[in-house]
Amino acid sequence: MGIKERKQKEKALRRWQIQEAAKGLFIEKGLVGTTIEDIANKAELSPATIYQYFKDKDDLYVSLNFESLQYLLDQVEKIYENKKLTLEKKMHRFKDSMYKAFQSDPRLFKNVLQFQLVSDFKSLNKEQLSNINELYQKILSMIAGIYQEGVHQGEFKDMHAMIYADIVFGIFVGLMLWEDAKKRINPKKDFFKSTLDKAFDIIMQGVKVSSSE
Amino acid sequence: MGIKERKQKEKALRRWQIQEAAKGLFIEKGLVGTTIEDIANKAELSPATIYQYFKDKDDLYVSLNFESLQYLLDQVEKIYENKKLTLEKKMHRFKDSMYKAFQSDPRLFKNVLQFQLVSDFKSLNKEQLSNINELYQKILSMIAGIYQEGVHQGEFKDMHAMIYADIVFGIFVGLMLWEDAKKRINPKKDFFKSTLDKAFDIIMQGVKVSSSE
Amino acid sequence: MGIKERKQKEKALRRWQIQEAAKGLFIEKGLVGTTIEDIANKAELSPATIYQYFKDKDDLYVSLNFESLQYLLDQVEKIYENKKLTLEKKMHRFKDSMYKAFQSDPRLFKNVLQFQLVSDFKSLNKEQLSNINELYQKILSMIAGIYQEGVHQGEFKDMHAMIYADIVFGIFVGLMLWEDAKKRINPKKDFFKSTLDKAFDIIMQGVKVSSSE
Amino acid sequence: MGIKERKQKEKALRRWQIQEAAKGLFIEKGLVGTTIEDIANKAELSPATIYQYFKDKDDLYVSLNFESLQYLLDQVEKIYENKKLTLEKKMHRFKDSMYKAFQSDPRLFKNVLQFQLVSDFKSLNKEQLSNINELYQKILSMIAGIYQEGVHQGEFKDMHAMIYADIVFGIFVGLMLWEDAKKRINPKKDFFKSTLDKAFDIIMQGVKVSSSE
DNA sequence: CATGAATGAGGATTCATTCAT
DNA sequence: CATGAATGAATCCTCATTCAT
Repeated sequence: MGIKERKQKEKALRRWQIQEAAKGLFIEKGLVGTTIEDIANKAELSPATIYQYFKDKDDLYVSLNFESLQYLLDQVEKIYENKKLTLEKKMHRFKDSMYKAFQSDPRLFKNVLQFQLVSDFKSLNKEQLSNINELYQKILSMIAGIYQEGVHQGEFKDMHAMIYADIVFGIFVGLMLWEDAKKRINPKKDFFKSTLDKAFDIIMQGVKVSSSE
Repeated sequence: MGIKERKQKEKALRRWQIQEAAKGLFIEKGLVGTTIEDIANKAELSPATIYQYFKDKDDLYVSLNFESLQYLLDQVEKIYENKKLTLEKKMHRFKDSMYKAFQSDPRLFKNVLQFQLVSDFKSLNKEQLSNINELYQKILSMIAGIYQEGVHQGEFKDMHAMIYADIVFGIFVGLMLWEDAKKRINPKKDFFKSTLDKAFDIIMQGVKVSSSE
Repeated sequence: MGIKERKQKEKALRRWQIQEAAKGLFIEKGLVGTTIEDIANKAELSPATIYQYFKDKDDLYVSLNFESLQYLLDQVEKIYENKKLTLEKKMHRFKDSMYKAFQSDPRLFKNVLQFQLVSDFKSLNKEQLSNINELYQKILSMIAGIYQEGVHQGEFKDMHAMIYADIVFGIFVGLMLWEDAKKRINPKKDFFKSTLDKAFDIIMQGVKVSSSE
Repeated sequence: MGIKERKQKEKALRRWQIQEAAKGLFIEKGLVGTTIEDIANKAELSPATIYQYFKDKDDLYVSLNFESLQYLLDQVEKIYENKKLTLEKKMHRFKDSMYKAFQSDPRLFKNVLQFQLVSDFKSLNKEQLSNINELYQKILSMIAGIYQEGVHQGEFKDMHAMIYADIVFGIFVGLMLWEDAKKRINPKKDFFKSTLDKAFDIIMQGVKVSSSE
């Protein structure tokens, strides 16, 4: 079935090609600001073709989110299950993964914050929404899991792990978006990562059981 | 001129009436998702009337941002200049002001993050944009000022105050938006404020010079 | 009745003030391109006030035409009835009157040519239209009358006088508008009058019974 | 590629179909008085379709002017270069071409006179405007050229040829528009052409070097 | 009488989406 | 499968006009 396979691959390729084009445009101009024609132009296809790969614009949009998030989840899972890492190291890695994911698709976190996911869609596919939420839950659970373990081991202060996860997630997302926003105004680059790292240190300090205690 | 005055007031009232209607809709459905007709309906006016008070939709949108931000700035200024408060107390108050501002207009912080400010506008009034950015700068400066003083007094760890300000601002914004996002999915209320407070404690812990040191 | 009189005068003044403002704008931007607000601004009145002097925009527009045309007719009448002038002299004077009328209101001749009179009006007042047409008829009749007389006296070649009137009128109007159009492109001034005079000479040459014959 | 060609032709046809519909309406109701919907209805297309062939209403409008004018220019060029014709014959032919052009599109000459070209457009494409002016210049130059030659050959009286061209052009346009205007009021047809011819004779008489001289 | 304010009635565009080829 | 072409459905915005004060 060489031919069938190739066809399959070509089809997947096209799909990906569209997603890549769309991703950049959505980041730059938002869901509503990006037209199907824009995407088609960038992907060097005709608008009509896009509809062979995605039900409609929303579908395309969500697919991006979903796949980015899936990728992030995969990373976080690896970190979570890595037995060789200390808990603090894991948190470090987690932070870096978030950062990478953000770099590759800032839209991801904007959508996390539901700016568009809930409101801008004509008819958001309930199922897809719940799929996405599930992914978030998993990520949060893993952060919580790491923290919980830290508490057990006396490394981290006692606190409801789920709250900690929320805090960490919210903080990271906020910092990333805020730095991104500043970058747009004043596009000197990458004073960013250090800010995130600094913030991470502060949090770790605030969370770790101090050795003297 | 009692009559003139009353007219003035009525006009201001109408303006405010439109802004109130618009605020809710913008929060709920975003800039592009909200039509002038929606706003007019909610304000119980005709669409044409809105154009007597605001040049166009963008103008109305920005006016909201501007006025909310101005209000926040006023609050922060009062805190900043209050001689009776300890530095930590000031940070506390600042956090609470942010929270209140957020409650009255969550859109404010979404826009802070430039999601729409930059990309969704047809023709963003350069001047207004720079006015808004100026307000942010002022707020950040004041946070930095508080921190700086804390460093001088040996209360806070030494760190570039402006970085601290960024971290604090980004963290708060991120937490608020993230809690807000969760609330939409699962609308149990107000586990929120405690998360923010918790996070604040962690940061303070991470930032204060520990008494033992 | 001094008061009543003054009131009357003031009212006439206001009316004229509006017409003056409107004339300039109509010339510059056309009927549809000129807004009532434009006119009100220029006349330093409020839009609503204009409706106290004119039924609607069309009415104001037509009033201008009518009054300009009336003025032209008065001039032409004087020429026509002046016993002291030779026929050629009369034609000369007629040409000059047309030119003056054009200078004071180019719109007049554009409207003569029905560009807007017929088509752009929402609901052209039949009566007013016929009034205006009557004025044109009178002007044409007088031109024809002059020519007729010239034929009788053996000065002008024999030709249906009404056709001659049409020709003369059309020619003058055409020349004036064409020169005006060129002026807009290349606003060197007033090479115009000489062109009109030249053309007039040519026509006279073509029309006079040559002395040798 | 027979198919490609047919597509091409169909597309050109549609374009032409829109132009035809628009032409009639513009003539009848003017640029501003004609709505895209009017045009669409008459062309039996949807408004949106029109925007696939023309950038906007102005673009459509100008395209008509341009193409009519181009056609007229072609005719005039042929006359100008025809070696077999006497100069007077050439002027005759020129007059007839103008007449034909006018019959097929009276709007053409209204626009010549810049009534709308300058004032009614939202944002007139500078380039297109200058293209159109260039066409006029060419036509005028050719009339001037014919006259000049006539002067050289002693057939026409000495006069600045460019002034003559202006006069002739202005006269023709004026006559045509004036007759057209009268036709609208009193729609007996075609006393027109004879008026134009008569006028032409007068001018020729006024311009030719009389044999007796 | 003058006017500030409100609005109904339109009109130009845009764009996601469908469909025949 | 890819696409050129067509379009329905929106939406912003303008402006003549009215009316209460």
